[in-house]
Amino acid sequence: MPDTTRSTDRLPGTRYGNRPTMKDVAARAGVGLKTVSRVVNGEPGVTPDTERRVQEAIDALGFRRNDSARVLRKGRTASIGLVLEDLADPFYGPLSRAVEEVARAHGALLINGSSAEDPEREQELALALCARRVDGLVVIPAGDDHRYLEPEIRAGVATVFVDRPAGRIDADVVLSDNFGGARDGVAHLIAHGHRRIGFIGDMPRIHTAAERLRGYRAAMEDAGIPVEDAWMSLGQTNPERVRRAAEEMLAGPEPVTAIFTGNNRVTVTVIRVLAEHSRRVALVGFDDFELADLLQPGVTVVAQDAAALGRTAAERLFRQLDGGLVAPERIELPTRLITRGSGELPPAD
Amino acid sequence: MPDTTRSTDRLPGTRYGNRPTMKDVAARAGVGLKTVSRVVNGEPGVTPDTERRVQEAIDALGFRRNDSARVLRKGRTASIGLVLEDLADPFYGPLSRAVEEVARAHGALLINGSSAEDPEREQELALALCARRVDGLVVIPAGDDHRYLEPEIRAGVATVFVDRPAGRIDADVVLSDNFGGARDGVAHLIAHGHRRIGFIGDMPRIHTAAERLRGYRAAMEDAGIPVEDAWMSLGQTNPERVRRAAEEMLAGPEPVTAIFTGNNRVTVTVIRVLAEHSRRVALVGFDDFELADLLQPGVTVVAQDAAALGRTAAERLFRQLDGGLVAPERIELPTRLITRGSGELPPAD
DNA sequence: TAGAGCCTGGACAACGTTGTCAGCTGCGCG
DNA sequence: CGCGCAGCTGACAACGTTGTCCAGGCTCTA
Repeated sequence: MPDTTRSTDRLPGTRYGNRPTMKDVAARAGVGLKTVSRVVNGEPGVTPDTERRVQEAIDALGFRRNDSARVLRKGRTASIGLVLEDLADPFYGPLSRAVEEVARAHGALLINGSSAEDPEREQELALALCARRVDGLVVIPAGDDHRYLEPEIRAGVATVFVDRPAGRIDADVVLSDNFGGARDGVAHLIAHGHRRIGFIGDMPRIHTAAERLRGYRAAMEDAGIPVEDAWMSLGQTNPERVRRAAEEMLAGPEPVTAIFTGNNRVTVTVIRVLAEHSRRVALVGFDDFELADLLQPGVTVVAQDAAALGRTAAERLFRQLDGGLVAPERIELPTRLITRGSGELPPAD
Repeated sequence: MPDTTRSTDRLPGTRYGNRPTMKDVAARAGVGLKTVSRVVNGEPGVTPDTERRVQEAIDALGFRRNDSARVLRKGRTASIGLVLEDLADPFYGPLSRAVEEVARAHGALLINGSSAEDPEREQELALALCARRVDGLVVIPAGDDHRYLEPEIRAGVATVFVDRPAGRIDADVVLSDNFGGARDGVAHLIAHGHRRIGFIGDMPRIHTAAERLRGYRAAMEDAGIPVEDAWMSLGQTNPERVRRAAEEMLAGPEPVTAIFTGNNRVTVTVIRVLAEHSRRVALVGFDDFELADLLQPGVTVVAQDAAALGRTAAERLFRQLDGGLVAPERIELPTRLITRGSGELPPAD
């Protein structure tokens, strides 16, 4: 079999494609195995001269400690797992980054995976991470039954859920105030004179979607406005569906004069639909997004702080690992209404 | 010391906080260690009855295989590392996701980290990943000297660079056609009658920035337009600096009539500046971004395909791992000019 | 100068898994 | 009835590291 690896000088004491071990380093430096370990880990009790010899051998061989073996021995991996829905979604980028920063501050690496909103894949991923013995797990749930994590939690895997609560187990969870945020957003529209307000959101089996819907209903009820079925669209949020839903609400003899959208994907689609209409329709969206201020009009949104969600969750996770926590807790972060124009348009009937 | 772990029934044969091992499972099922291993790995040669007993013990104990030990034994981790600049940057989300999908298709997990454009942090991260014995590494370089990876590559870590070439080592690299894309974008502006065209880009020590600048110069030269220094801004791309640069280009007796921006962060800032000006200035930006079509006017861009970059790199990486590759290669992916209005505005002198 | 104590270094086991190999059982066939 | 074979099963070593513990040599003091 031809050797396809890039050829350089073959290293003494090591077979090709195999890495040098501490044993090799020890042999080359003429010291014992444990002495190498001490140097590599910066432990005390090695004379400068010995240390230098060991260091030279390390450099010469290109030795790098094998963390797998280390983990096996020490029990902790200094890595945490993040299971999220889709890394490509602009909402999760900052969240993931925030988790990473906290992990880094604790000397840990981040392993992450996308569940693609598929409960089975979520489970598969989470358990794969557990098999790798991550110290902790941050999960953005796709499914609604997380009992599969019970043995892991019992075995000491710190676990925090983010964005949506865990299903059927008692665990830490960090959420946005979806209900309050939606209620405020809809109340904002009502305050600007709207009564026929549409709501386009995700399937109510998703916790955040259900909460935002509840906020919409609460605001309407507070204002004494009976909600008509035709004003609500709850389901898949692919562009075609959302587009149809928006167009239906805007058609007919009594069209809605404002729309509240349940997440940023929906918001963007609705903006596209509204851009095609001549009549001015007010809009408030849940989730902020880049360039919302540059559109005409600027888009009023209920913003949640993705980075804060991630940071809070990760910090809580490391507090679990430090042994400082007892009972699982539910932490709710406030949302912020950002007015930019689209939510302040008056009703145009 | 109080036990702060959530309390459930203590498992027989395992200490609290310690996980059951195959040995524990074997003891409980009344079989040998190796038999458990066989069941866990789906190896043949186990009677259905034995398998059932083992499976029951596994479920009862909540056993999960320790992949660290497995890796130690087998040599491969089935995980790859991704070092990028910033996970929160919308350009890297899709790229990362694409790498993840390919990894998933090969049964591997993705570990990633952000270098924050800091060469030292890039190295620290990459080497930490190597210590964990990732099978391969996808690197978006922050630094320009990657000789520190030589021992790793020699030891068999598959390595692919993305978006920017590796520094001082010979390795696979997947790039966008930054030069060609920029040249086409600027030529597009020239074709619409512009001659005084500004260029705002990143520091030329960044490869992509240098290439795009080269594209700008080439297009200008092709058209026989001498470039004036006042038309170019090459440096940090924080909003304040970019804003100042744009405003300087637009002031004076002979202002630029069009601007070519070197990346999407710059583009967005320039859009904000232009929105404050009454005079219509043409704009073409490198990198596409969401909602570019909804602005007034729509923003003409040179789009690169982040997902394709990630996918191509990851596939190349796994081909290395499968042993099918010999010489490092440089792969360049085409860019695409997307016209939306801003790049087709005529000069307004 | 001898003894005590400290400092350095190394031998060895253990972490949890998998590969090797040998033993055991039961069955079929001569 | 005995032998061979196949199919299961388990004992054992090894992967590369770290923790424990002990040995040997040095220094310091009485």
